[in-house]
Amino acid sequence: MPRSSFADAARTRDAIVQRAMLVASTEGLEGVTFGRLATDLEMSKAGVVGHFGTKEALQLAALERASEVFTKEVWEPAAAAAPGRARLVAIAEAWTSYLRRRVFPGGCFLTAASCEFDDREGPVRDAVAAAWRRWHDVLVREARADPELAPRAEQIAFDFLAMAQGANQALQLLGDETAPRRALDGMRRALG
Amino acid sequence: MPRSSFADAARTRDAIVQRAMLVASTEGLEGVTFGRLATDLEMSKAGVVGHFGTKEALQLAALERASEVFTKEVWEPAAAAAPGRARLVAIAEAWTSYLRRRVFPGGCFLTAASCEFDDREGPVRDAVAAAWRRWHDVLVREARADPELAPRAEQIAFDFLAMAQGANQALQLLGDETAPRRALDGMRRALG
DNA sequence: CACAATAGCGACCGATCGGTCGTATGCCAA
DNA sequence: TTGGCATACGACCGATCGGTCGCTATTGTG
Repeated sequence: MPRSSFADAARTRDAIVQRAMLVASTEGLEGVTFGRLATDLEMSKAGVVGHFGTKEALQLAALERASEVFTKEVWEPAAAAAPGRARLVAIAEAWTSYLRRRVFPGGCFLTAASCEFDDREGPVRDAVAAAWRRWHDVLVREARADPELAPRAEQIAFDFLAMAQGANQALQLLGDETAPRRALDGMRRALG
Repeated sequence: MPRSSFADAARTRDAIVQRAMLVASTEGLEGVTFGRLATDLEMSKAGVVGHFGTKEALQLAALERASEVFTKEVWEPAAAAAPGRARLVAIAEAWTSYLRRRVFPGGCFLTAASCEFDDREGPVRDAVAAAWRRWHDVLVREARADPELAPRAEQIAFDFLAMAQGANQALQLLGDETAPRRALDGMRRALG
């Protein structure tokens, strides 16, 4: 180990994943290449490869990291609210705030990954679908926890997901800064 | 010209654009390569390149073709309806039908292109943004044509775009066949 | 019938891709 | 102190990328 000390291996891996996540957010998961990351992090390509073995493993690691960021930014702030309507309102606020603040430079990582992999096959696609499915199920569960919302739980979950995607696109592609506000309004309207 | 007759040049070009559009729908616009198209169409790579010169020109041609398909599938069926609310309802029906029928094998071409290029620069990104902007403006114009909807025109356009994207993702990534129905309901609800 | 214009071809270019290999270096345990 | 293990390295592999070049074969026109 020429440069870093032994215990820093995990830190190196961490830096690679972090960088891969940022690159993927703007260039797509397929745009994450060993050579690119090696250049960015000023290390050899083989050194990067060594930590993951395959590009797919690296993509999965970046995806998992992005999921953690999303959870921290959107779920955790809302978890303090009471289950049901209150929590859904909190989620709507945290979610649109997360979009407005552009936590990922290239827009919502999971939305981009979804578009990129939605018509392929393999572990990455499965992981992306699983992440969305989990989040969808959280929304449905919260709606079902509220007797008034329960009958419309599926539609509410759909509306929330749609509004977030609409806001993401309006922001990223058209630079429409009013989009998070409209999405928040739309989510509130979905709750009735 | 060894294989085709002189007047068939336009036909050859047409076939390339058609194929590029289909490939881009599932693999993304960046996944359209000269070599791939040459293999698919059983011609030489140089023969494909000759019609466009650069990959970017080919991407723009595929994008333009996809816009024509979208217009034909969503706008034209609705154009017969009276301006305002009636036409927006017709658009909602044609649009969700277009999604349900999976006109593009990889889901809505323009949605995929938007995700792929929303944080880049250059003519392709500009063309994608322009296509979305045009469609957005059509929706706003129709809403404004109806005195009852006019005050909410911008929000209605946002909701329509969001619902379509939500349905596209639910269909493509999660295989949720109920999504077009939910999107149609959501669009109708947006009209109040 | 000659001739310019054009469509398509095969060969080739440098760059980059994902990934492998052997090797040098540094840490820790025996 | 020595030996094993893990980290990172440089060099290299075949494949593919976007794109160029010179050539042939065919066409419509003079």
